[in-house]
Amino acid sequence: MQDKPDRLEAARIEKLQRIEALGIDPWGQRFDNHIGIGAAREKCPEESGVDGDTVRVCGRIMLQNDRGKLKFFHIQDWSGRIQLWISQKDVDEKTWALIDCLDLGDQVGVEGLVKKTRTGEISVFVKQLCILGKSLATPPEKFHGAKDVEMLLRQRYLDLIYNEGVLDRMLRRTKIISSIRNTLNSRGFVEVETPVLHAIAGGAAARPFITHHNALSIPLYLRIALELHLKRLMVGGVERVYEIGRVFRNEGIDATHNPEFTMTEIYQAYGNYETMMELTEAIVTDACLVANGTLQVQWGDKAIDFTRPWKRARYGDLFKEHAGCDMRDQEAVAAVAKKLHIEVAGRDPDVIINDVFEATVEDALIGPIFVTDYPAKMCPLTKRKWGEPDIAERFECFVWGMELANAYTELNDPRLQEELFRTQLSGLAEEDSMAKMDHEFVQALKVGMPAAGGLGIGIDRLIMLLTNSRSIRDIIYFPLMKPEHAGGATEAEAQPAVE
RNA sequence: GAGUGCGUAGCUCAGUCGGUAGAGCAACGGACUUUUAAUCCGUAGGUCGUGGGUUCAAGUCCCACCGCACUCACCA
Repeated sequence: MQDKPDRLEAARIEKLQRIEALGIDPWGQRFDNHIGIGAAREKCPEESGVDGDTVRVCGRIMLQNDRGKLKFFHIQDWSGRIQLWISQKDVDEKTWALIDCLDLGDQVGVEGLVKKTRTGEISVFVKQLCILGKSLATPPEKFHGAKDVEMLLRQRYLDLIYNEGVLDRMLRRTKIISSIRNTLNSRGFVEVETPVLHAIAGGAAARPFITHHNALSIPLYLRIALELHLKRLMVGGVERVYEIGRVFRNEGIDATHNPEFTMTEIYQAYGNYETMMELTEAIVTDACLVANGTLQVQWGDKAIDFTRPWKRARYGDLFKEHAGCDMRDQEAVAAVAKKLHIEVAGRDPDVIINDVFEATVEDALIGPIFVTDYPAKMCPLTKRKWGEPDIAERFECFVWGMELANAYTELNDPRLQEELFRTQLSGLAEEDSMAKMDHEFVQALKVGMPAAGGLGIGIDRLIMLLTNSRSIRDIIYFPLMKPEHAGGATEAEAQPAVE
């Protein structure tokens, strides 16, 4: 059902009909042999009034300035903006009539000489013009633009059109992701796709989204991690494997969390977590150079230097430095925890250590820094250090308190894996635990997975760091928004009765 | 989930102590062949987020709800 057109839309529909009456398709036809506006600008002679090349360009009308028999338009494509100079004496009668029907926001294609006006503005002196798409919606105010955050997120296309830098930032996102692929592909990794719908949402500690398969009549979960399927592929002999894909976590939304986000997980047979440190440095520095051309970048009012090698520090040493006690000294840790108002009673010592670490250490990590060798009980998918069963061969990489990467020497002992899946730490809710029994995964490990290193990188956070974006919403085209009006799937549809 | 703030024309925003809803841009009609957010003359355009309440009178005060933002909580 269409809404009743408002008065502004009605005016545009009236022009649309006038264009049709001229025998012209207001929605446009193909427009061949055009060049980008950025490229057209480069063809303009330095000196005003000197003819340059004939160019064909197309784009959206952003500004118009009607001087009667002379009209100026500014059009924009994704490479830039250029002024059109349209004199009645330069175009035929039908074109002039068409030009009278143009509105801000319409798409046009033009051909003409590129040269500077008397005032030095690079312009296309139009000889031919055609319409390539009518716009029925009134654009935002020409000077102040569109500012309403809610409108810009719900109608991201307006943000992309009218706010400078938004499209450029999103295109840098694409470049960063292709850089990651290039780095991995050049090292012999293969990209795969694994299921999004999981019978058991494992591989991370997060609450899943629940859905339902009608024909099978079973509940399914949207994946919260890529880990367990990629490791099955390691068992199958896919020695260097990665996936870049969407994962879903049913948690709160804020400047660094969107319910669906992109991550990559990478596994390398016969490597370990130190192999993954080198790989992390390579992926991030390659991407940083592609996005910024330098390894020194701004992060708000702070600076980040990604020059290799990055610092490394053991978890236990950082704990001692910032929390002020040895993490193996349970009484001392409990005392520090109490001071920080962290619950102690009935909770596993490693859970308390983890809370104290997050409260005292993480925000102090400027980075980039690899924090290594975690308390083992928090890491049910990680290999223990040989001869040190309380320490897991894991690192997390931090930059300005933000977790950028997480990697393990992968646990490939099926019997230990099965035991760890069974072990729920006291003080940790089941949904907050990584330990979820997955017999099929344990069966895969029994077949034999090679010793291996595995690495996970939150792509959105990496892009935030590399594009100096303080909000995850700035680098996701369509972040989740609550529907403005009731609609979409009903609760009954979303969670059908399961017998 | 809690607290604070915001929601007025298509857009950007005013709206005083509760007293007839305003401006600029955009639109429509007119003038204009070197404008740069052109300028000038004229016209039209409103469910003040939604629903209640108080009041002679509500954009304004009160209550509930919806959406957004920020802070906090949650977020291996």
